Parts: sequence; structure tokens; C-alpha cells
Amino acid sequence: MTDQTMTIRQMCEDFNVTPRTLRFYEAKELLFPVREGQKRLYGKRDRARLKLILRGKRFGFSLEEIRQLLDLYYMDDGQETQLRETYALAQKHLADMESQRAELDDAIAELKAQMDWGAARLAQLEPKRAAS
Amino acid sequence: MTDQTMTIRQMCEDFNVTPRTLRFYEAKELLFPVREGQKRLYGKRDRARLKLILRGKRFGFSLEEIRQLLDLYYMDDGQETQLRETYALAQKHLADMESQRAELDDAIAELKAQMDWGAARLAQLEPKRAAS
DNA sequence: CGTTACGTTTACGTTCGCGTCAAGTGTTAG
DNA sequence: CTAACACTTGACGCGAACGTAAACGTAACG
Repeated sequence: MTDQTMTIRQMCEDFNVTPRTLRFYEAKELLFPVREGQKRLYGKRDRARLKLILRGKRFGFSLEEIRQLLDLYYMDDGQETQLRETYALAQKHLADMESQRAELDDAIAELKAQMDWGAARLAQLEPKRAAS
Repeated sequence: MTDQTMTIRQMCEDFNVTPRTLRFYEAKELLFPVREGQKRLYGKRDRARLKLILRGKRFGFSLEEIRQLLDLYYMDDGQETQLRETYALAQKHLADMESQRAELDDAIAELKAQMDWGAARLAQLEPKRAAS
């Protein structure tokens, strides 16, 4: 574990996932840990990617969608065509995320309204400490 | 299809789902269409519930979680204990959704930054119309 | 009266995202 | 040397959320 690399265990603890999950992501070509002998070593790049993977999952993206998006974050060279495609893909995802944000705001507002209504009913059901 | 009820087909078209999906939700006790003979008839209540179901799905909630949450939106009577439990559950979901919103904002900001960087590289790669 | 259209139930199949053994390969501690 | 431990690669299993095919009901249309 020279440099800033870490073993699979450390990764699991840091990100609260299982080894199975990390190997699964590797099989799906989402992560590319270096091999030292037979062991996997995860570097800074892998940690950044994993962070994005887990975030993407929270937003309901599939691992395959995430895999394609990850390319956007790691294009140092990249041909122009590739760059354009990835850029277009990112635009779609951005639009998706923003509409998702709008929906989420609506849902939050509705849920709050419902909860206010529920709170009112609870207060009405229990007027014990009304004279405090 | 008297009153304001609709058949399974109309529901499918309105909400862009398959009949299989609606029957599946019914089997999971998320929807309760009335029966006219052997056919299902979906009313206003079912449409409202389906809307909430699909919304919940977009935010990564499982059907089982959604089923429990739906009770909050349809409690006309409800015992106090039940009401309290549902209220507590709703609080957790609200917290979850708000943290999700925060994450989403971050992700959107990051993605935008990446896209700006990508746009700059694209402009640099193609300075054809530089003298316009 | 046939067939076309829409509905039904039953039941097995599929994809995703891992969990869970099973069995093998180093590497270190005693 | 051996036992323990960490890591590895299969391979099968599993729950969620449907898809899909088979077989049947029934109502209307020509």
C-alpha cells in the first residue's frame, strides 16, 4: 500500500460497501484497481469514481448509465467525437437531474402539507397539554 | 366506465405503464380498483395513488416503502397509534428526500462544472469560426 | 355464427444488483 | 512447518419489478 493506494477492506470501510460490491463494479468496468501481485489496490482515481457511482445510484441511475457518465469525468485526452458524444450524454443527464430536482421539490412540498394536516389531527386528538 | 372511472387501458396510456404493472401493483396492495363484473375500474383515488407510486419510484423508494407511505395520504379516520407511526415514517422519508435534494444540488453543480470544462476543450479543439 | 378486440388468471422467464458459499492462493505469526 | 488470515475467482442464489406466453371469458360487429 505504497503511495496513496488502499486495500479492498479500507475501501469498504470508507464507503460502507462490501468487497463483493467492489469486485462487481470492477467486473462491470466501473472501477479499475491496480494489481499488486494478486491483490487489488485502489488509488485516488478509484475513490473518486466510486463516490460518483454511489451518488449516481442514489439518483436512480443504472450501473450501465453511470459507467458511461464516468467517462466524462475522466477524459484527459479523448478524441473529439468521443468528447462530443459524452458531452451530449451529460446534457441529457443534467436535464434529467434538473427535472428530478423539480419533482423532488414538489414532492417535498406535498409531503410537508400532508404532515401539517396530520400534525393538526394529532393535536386535535390529544389536547392534554393545552393549558401549559 | 360510468362516473369518473376508467379502464386499465386508459390508465396505461395516461401514466405510460403496462397492464401487467397495474395488476402487479394491485397484487402488492398498492392499488384497489373496483370490479365491474370481472373487469377492473380505476377511479380518482387510484389515479392519485398511482401518481404517488410513480413519483416514489423515481426517488428510489421500493414499492413496499411506497405502500406504507400511501397510508399517510389516505387517512380519513385512522387510529391515533397508526397515525403517529405513519407520521414518524413520513418524517424519515422527508429527511431522506431533503438530504437527497442537497446531494442532487451538489451533483448538478459538479456536472455543470465538468461540462463547462468540456465545452472549453471543445471550443479549443475547433477554432474554425474564431473570426466570425 | 365466427372472429376480432379487450379483458382475465396462472405461471414461468428475465434483468439488475448484489449475497453467499466453495475452493484455491499467497503472506505473515507463532 | 503450520495455522490463521486476507484476498482471490467462480458459481449459484435471491428479491424486486416487471415481461411474456398460454389459455380462457365475453361482448360487439358484420
